[in-house]
Amino acid sequence: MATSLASRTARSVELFHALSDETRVEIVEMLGRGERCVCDLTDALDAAQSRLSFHLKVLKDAGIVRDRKDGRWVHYELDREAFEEIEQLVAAMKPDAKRKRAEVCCD
Amino acid sequence: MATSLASRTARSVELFHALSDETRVEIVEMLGRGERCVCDLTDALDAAQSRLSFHLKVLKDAGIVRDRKDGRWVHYELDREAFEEIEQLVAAMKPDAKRKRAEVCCD
DNA sequence: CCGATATATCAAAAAACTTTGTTGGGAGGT
DNA sequence: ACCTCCCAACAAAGTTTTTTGATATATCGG
Repeated sequence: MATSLASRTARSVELFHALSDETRVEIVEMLGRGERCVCDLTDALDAAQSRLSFHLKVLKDAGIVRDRKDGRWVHYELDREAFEEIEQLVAAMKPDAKRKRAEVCCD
Repeated sequence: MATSLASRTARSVELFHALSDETRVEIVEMLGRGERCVCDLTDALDAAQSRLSFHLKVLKDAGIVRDRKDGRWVHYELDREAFEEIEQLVAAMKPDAKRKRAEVCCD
């Protein structure tokens, strides 16, 4: 799994961006309690349907949620793998281990 | 530490937003290898100084980096605690444990 | 087939964010 | 004192993201 630095950076940006909005974090919070249809989310978050749809798409494109069509409804749920990916990316960013002691610069 | 859901959401948004930009993730990546002054970052990232200064401020306001003045230079470094905070927030978002089985909605 | 419901998509407007160029302050060197 | 370098702050311009309102598609029930 030799991911290039550049693509890891791009993926980090995509995932963090998906979670950088209040409405989207609220959606994630709600879905953390179980699968929900869009109608439940619009009710609970008191948001216009097209607005929810927009945010769900951002989350879906980032791979954070998955949808499942069921008759007239579409149910969304969190994708566990995405969170594991985020955990890895954060762990890799943590000042730590790989840290070769900084040569002090600018002297 | 009974953090309210709302403030946890706000904090998540702040942290994730700080990490939702390519330049900022690159800064974090560089600082992961050790403390750096702004001049090193502008060189390495080939970015205008005022641009770097802007992004460093976003990271600093979010608590992700810390600065230290040293003569003419200002050195930045990562703040380990912020990453631990992010880890906790991500862990809390993960579909899991607390998950009361979803009553299927919309039937 | 018709009307109602659930959701996606699109375009225009609004809001937020980022870049760029400039100015100003502090620190060092001469 | 003066000049230069490092950096923060700010305003204007440029870019991206988000909201809103409208329209389109599919399903369900009668």
